[in-house]
Amino acid sequence: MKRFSKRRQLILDNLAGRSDHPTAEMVFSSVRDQIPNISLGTVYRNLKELAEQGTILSFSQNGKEHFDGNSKPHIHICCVNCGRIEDRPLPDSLRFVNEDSFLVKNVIVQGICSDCAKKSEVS
Amino acid sequence: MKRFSKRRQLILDNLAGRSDHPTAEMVFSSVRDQIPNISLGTVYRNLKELAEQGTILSFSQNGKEHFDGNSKPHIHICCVNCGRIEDRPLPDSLRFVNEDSFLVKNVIVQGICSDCAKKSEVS
DNA sequence: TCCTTATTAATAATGATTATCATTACTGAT
DNA sequence: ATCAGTAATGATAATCATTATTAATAAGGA
Repeated sequence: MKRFSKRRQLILDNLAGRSDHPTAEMVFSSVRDQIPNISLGTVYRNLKELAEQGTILSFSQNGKEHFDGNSKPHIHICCVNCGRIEDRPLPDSLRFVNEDSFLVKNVIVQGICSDCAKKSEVS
Repeated sequence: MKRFSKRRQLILDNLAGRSDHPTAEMVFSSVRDQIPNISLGTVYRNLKELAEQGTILSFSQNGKEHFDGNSKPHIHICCVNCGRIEDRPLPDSLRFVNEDSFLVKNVIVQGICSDCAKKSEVS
């Protein structure tokens, strides 16, 4: 029978309490403050399980998996230059997926943020 | 000075001539038919370079980087269950990014395709 | 308490990607 | 055409993130 262990709860709480989109390593170093002997493998295992059951969202960016405690489908805006990730609401316009009967779980928009665009302008 | 080598051209042509969204390994095994002694590292290096300069698109799915010879911003629908990836046009509605002055390069929509949804229905 | 089984820590193993480096192949000038 | 400089390559080692293994521990239920 599935148990809800102390560490799984801690990991879930940690995700819920932050607005960035941490990697497993980031969650690990954070929960370590509360349970110093927690293992990195435990963090990976639980994050994977939580993502598979839909309790949290996950997506990979820059070769690393990022996690989001907010499992409600929404948009992740990711700057491929500076790596910044921000949330945006899911617009109705993405109902196009209904035509495909495609059940949307998560949307990732890759591009260049305004700050990086400014910096790369030729002067 | 930047050169446009025979292998880079071959890799680019290979991408242009296929509608799937191959990984580096897939491109490698394909271009090998034409240049048998081409190295996997060469494929990785060129794909990375082409993606960085915006000639092709790239996004990671299931822990692997996928490439798309069509660099025009569009949507990639990815079923997280079966791994199928399909193209869709980018709707005007994604102009929301203009409010952020965010320059969209690529959009990835993760979810469950209709086939997988049917299969997982409890009967 | 005892038994069964989920969970864990520690660590080894895997798999994808990147770096290294000696060699090869362009390109432009002499 | 020869030469010098340098980009690109093949082969392979190294790296990094993630997953698997395994023996030990902990949590429920009988």
